[in-house]
Amino acid sequence: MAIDCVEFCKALGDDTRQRILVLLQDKELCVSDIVEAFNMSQPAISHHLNVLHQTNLVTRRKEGKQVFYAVNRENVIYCCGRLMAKLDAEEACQA
Amino acid sequence: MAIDCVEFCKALGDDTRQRILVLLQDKELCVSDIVEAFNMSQPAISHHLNVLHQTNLVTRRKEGKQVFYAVNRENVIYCCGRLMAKLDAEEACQA
DNA sequence: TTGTCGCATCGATATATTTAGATATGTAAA
DNA sequence: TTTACATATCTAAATATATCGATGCGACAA
Repeated sequence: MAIDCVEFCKALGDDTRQRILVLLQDKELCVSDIVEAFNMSQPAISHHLNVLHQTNLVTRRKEGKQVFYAVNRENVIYCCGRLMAKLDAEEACQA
Repeated sequence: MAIDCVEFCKALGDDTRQRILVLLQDKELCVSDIVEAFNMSQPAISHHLNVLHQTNLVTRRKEGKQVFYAVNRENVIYCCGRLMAKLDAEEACQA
């Protein structure tokens, strides 16, 4: 899996996207569920979901008319690890 | 120390800034040293150093005419930890 | 088929970011 | 003082990003 630490941070460098990831931490949600949680238009949410999906931070699953998103936990962990390695910050876990 | 995970990621969401941090990993450097390492104007580098300094990712030390920058390793580690905790990605260290 | 729902995409606008050139500021040397 | 140097700040332009309303498209129901 090709990881770009800059793209990873760019994807996380937005409050809405971080909040979406936190929201998806426990449970898979469809787009309209996520839209409800934000005071923002559906296209705006779709845009952010797209950014998260393109960086592999979320997975997408189609079911009927709905599309369910979930955190791609494995890749989030992997990217965090790569970033820490790049920044030479492995001790972060002990904090 | 007040940390904002979004600001942290924004600061890291730029290739030049990540490269500056990597460059400063081993040694403290003054602005002109950093400018030399990049194909970019001095004001542009100063801008990026300012972003890194405002997010506490680098320290600044004045010596005569020069200003030396160094990684604020402690805070980088702390921010990485906070980000991982927020993303529920503590296992990243084992990777 | 027609209509409706859920979501993505398009087009446009507002805002933010990056960058360079010009200039200001501060420091040290001549 | 005058000069040169190192860096920061200002201004403006180019580019990227976030956002909305409108529209398109696929899936299901009537």
